[in-house]
Parts: sequence; C-alpha cells; structure tokens
Amino acid sequence: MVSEITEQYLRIIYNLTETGKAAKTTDIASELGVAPASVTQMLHKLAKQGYVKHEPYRGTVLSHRGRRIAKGMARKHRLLERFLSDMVGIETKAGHDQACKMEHALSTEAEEALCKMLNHPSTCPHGKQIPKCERDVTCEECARSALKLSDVEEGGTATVSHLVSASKDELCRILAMGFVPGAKVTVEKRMPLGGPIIVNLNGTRIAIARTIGNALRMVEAS
Amino acid sequence: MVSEITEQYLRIIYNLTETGKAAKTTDIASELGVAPASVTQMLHKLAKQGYVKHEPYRGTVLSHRGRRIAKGMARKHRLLERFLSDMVGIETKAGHDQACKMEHALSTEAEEALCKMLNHPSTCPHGKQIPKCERDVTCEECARSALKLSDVEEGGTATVSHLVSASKDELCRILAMGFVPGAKVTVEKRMPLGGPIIVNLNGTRIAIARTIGNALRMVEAS
DNA sequence: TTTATAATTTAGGCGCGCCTAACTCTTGCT
DNA sequence: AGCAAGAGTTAGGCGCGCCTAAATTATAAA
Repeated sequence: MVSEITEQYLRIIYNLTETGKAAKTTDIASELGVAPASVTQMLHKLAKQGYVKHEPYRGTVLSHRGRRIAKGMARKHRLLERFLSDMVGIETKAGHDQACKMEHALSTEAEEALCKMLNHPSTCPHGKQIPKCERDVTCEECARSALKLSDVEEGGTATVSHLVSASKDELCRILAMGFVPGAKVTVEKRMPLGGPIIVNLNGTRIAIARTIGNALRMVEAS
Repeated sequence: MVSEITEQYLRIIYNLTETGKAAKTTDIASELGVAPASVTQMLHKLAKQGYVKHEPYRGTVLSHRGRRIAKGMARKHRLLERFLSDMVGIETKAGHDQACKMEHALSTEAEEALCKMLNHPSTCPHGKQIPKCERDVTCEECARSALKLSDVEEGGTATVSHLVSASKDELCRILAMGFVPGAKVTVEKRMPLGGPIIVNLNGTRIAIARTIGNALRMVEAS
C-alpha cells in the first residue's frame, strides 16, 4: 500500500508529464506547496521503490508501475471533480481542492459506484480526459451513452439515459420539463446555427436550447 | 488548524462519550487500531492543547473547544455515511470506512452542499443523530419538506420536493415514472392497510406502492 | 485484605516527509 | 568561451504520531 503523499506525487507527475515532457522538480514543488529540496528527496525514494525514473538535474518520468497508480489517482480525482461540480454544485477551484484530498480516501468500490452514478463521464470539468477504469471488462455502457440529444438527427428517436450539467438547478429544471431517465424523445427539428431543438416528448412538442440538448445523454430507443 | 489525526481522536472520543461516561484509553486505541501507549501520549497532547480533559487511569472527556470540533466531525462523518448509503449505494461497513477518511477532506462548503442535496437528514444509516450545523440560521427548509406523499390526505395536492431512497435504482425508477421534483401530485385514493396509493400526476392516474410514497417528499402545492 | 490480572502510563526509539543552508549543475547571455 | 542566475541537489535537523518494553495503578476474586 502506498502512502497518501506518494499517491499525491504520482498524480502530480502524471499531470505534468501528460504533455510528453519530463516533470521538473520545481513544478512538482510548487504544485505541492513544498520546498524543492523535499521533492528531490521524495523523488529518490520513489525512484528506489520503482515508481519513477529520475535523472538528476534533468527531470522525472513515471515508470510503468508508477503510471498505473498515477492513472488510478487521476481517474479518482477527475471523477470527483465531475461529481462535485455536476451533482453537489461546487465550483471548480474549491472542487479541485476537495478532490485533491478525497481522491486518497476514495475506495475502488466507491469509485466504481460514483462512476456508474455519473454514467461514466469521459472528461473532468476542466476538459481533461478521465482515464478508463482498467478493471472495466466491457465499457459498452460508456459507448452507448455518449450520444447527446443535440447530436440526434432530425426524425431520430432516443431514450434519455442520464443528464449531465454543471448546475444542479439546471438539472432539476430539465427533469421538471419531463426529460427523466427513460423518457423517449423524438427530434422533430434542429434550428440552424446552434439554435433550439424541437422535440416530441410523450406527444408534447417542446423547444429547448441546444445547451439543454447537450445535457441530455441518450441511448438508442429500445 | 487541527491535524487529521487530531480530528480523528476527537470524533472517536465524541462517539465514546455520547453515553455520558468518560472514554477509556483502550477503547480509543482499538477504535483507531493503535497501541494504547500511543493513545495516552496523544491524549496528553490534546489535553495540553485544551481539547480534552484527561484524568490519568480514569478516562477522558472532551472540553468545550474539543466538543465543538468533534461535533463538526461527527456531523460530516454521518452525513457522508448517509450519502454513501443513500446515493452511492455502498453498504454500511464499507461506507463507514470511507466516511472515516473522507470526513477530514470535506470542506465546510461541500458539507453544506451535501446536506442540502440530501435534504437535511437527521440521522445516519446506523440511526445515530446527525448534529445540527451551527451556522444554519434557519432550517425552515427541513421542516417544509418533511411531508411524505404517503402522508398526504385523500384529495390533497402537493408538489414533489425531492426523493429519498436507499436505492439509486429505485430513485431512477421513480423519476422515470414522472415523479420529478416540481411535479404536482394529487392523491385520489389511499388503499387501506398500507396498500397502494392512487395519484393523479399531470392528468394520468398512477397506482404506486406505499413504499414509493414514502420515498417521495412533498411540499404544499403553490 | 491480599494478590493476580487487566488497564494504563512512562521511557526510549523509529520512520516519514518537511525545512533551511550550502553546494553543484545547467542555461542563456554577452 | 566565460560567467552569472536560477534550477536542482546534498546535508543536517525537526516535529509528528507510532511502536515495544517496562513500570505503575486499578479492580475484582480468593
């Protein structure tokens, strides 16, 4: 079992190396709010344990082992950010700080439950990719529920799978319109230039903004 | 700012002293999975900082300062347990462990948002009381939304405020029926002996089990 | 009341991750 | 090429919370 602080280091290095470059000691230090000397020392330890490869004065990259853990932490972190912003309604900065602490507390079980509850989101609120869960044997569920109502063709019919929005209030409003999970929706007209969409929901015609159409995630009507 | 471990100690002492008795060193130790000697030492520190009153060989109680912090931690812990069990669907043992770690990560802001999202529950899944939030100036919201659909009189009309259920799937099912927050519901008939309830939802008559009526929390129709 | 047993505390020590100060390497400018 | 300036590292040290072993105190049975 790795320590919390180890997890922290690994995730930060993961973020810093997403560009492909090696992570710089100073950047890690400033990210952690810690003296560079402390980082160097910690990196030695992580290197000895085989989590990172550290070239003195040059930079640090993750080893295979390290990446596995780091990816898991990044996944938890970004899922939590999604959750905090979409469901709890905490804006991104505070949400990030929360996620930083919570990611270490989140069990695998809870992580999976959360992921399911959020319907396998693919990105965090900052737009970063959420690494896939390695144990997910099949992720057809993700693939199936990626479709936005906004992307359904005119004349197409689909069923509401779930709703995604930055604002809890907006979610409530959309639900209140009748767009509940399971509702069958037919797209009758898509106004041009990102304009509203006219849909048929249980026989009632409703015009909704494209943004709301983005919040509604659909599956093929069964 | 107190350390995580301090918070941990204080919450555990809070729990152990809820009966009115002083907390015993061994109990604290076993709760934390730590040697009794370590607890004694920690208690000295906490006493010096004024969080607890420790009578050697006799037991430990919280000071006023200590209780304030401990109560806050207990509140966060129990809210998290509620959340994990009601919304994420994690059973109580794993949920407890999760809550133990998360309680230290939860900011006041997130705590309030969570509490609101759960609609101010009064107990944790184990039945323990959730200490009130000190900063809650008014809690009319709680009072107003206490009414269950099952308790609405025949002929009465009310609006869905929110839904409470141990099962996420059940929540989804109920939402899918059209019982979304904001929906106006009229109770037309209550079958005797805890039988189903027939309601009118947007002109459609629906018969639902009493249990579902318990999940639906209403406010007076406006 | 004596005494064995359990609970608790004291003493000494450890690992972890952090810090400051001083040193070394790299880099970019002249 | 030569040389700051800044990035990075080594060395020495600290506080925190934990541990074991040994000593002390409480408790309950004989």
